[in-house]
Amino acid sequence: MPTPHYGQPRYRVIADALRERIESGAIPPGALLPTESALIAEFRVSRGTIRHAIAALREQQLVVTDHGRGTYASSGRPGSGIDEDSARETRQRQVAADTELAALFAVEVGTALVEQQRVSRTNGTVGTVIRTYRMLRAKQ
Amino acid sequence: MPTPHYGQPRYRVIADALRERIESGAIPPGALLPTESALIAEFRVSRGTIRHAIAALREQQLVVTDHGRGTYASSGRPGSGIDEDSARETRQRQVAADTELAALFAVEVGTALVEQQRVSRTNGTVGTVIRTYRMLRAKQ
DNA sequence: AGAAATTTGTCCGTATGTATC
DNA sequence: AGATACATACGGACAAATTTC
Repeated sequence: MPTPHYGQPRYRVIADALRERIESGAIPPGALLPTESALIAEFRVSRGTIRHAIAALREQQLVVTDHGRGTYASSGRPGSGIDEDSARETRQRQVAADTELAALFAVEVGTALVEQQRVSRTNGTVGTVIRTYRMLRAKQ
Repeated sequence: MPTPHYGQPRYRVIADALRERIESGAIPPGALLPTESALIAEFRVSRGTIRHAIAALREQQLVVTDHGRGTYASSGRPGSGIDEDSARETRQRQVAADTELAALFAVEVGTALVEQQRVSRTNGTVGTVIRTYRMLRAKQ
């Protein structure tokens, strides 16, 4: 099979499926995810794609992987039981330029800019929020 | 060639080398990193290893990658004051938390946060504006 | 204690798709 | 349209940590 990644790439589809199992409780916190081999068989993709999907979950700190052991669903927090719906780690949206951004980019106030927001947590608590602003890509 | 990854894996060695260039100012904020092809030639490793290294930097939010364009250095960090022109573009101030920031940091709306703003220019024109928010007391 | 099996980690090479220049 | 550059996906091979026998 060639590699036409129409729509969503497969690793992301797989990552979403696994995230769904974790968030629905099908794979409770602390439990092992299926092994890479099992996921390869289930989704019929190569190992690299499975590892890519798991890496994406790891980036979102939804799982933890131990060499030689396996990948565990992240253990929420012992005792707390309920976890707020955690904000997305990264998000992208369009915002209107405030006066300062407008001055920097040399555009009118209110011009649409792309804002990318990244949240980094340390031990579950938010450490920093980074917002990056760019111009919309205009053809050059 | 087998794959003896004695000591540090190569992708991490490469990631460290690139991080060093960024933090030293050799690759200033906003500048493009060498292309994957160039890095392949320089370090004499496969493309996958280069991409692994860059993915590690991306995880640390030290770089940002644009499809078809390249990978940009995102933000150096203080300590190596080589970029004087970009230093003037850096500003720090206190701001009141908006509703979203307040939710992320789990504080009251209006709580004072530290906002650090960095402006990256490419050929004189503003490329990106990065605003980083932190709690006041938190050390990082 | 030791060997084998299991499981994740690293690395390579190739091919093709998609976005940008 | 062509060249360049990053993205996705496959397959194979060997290394390292853990568990099992």
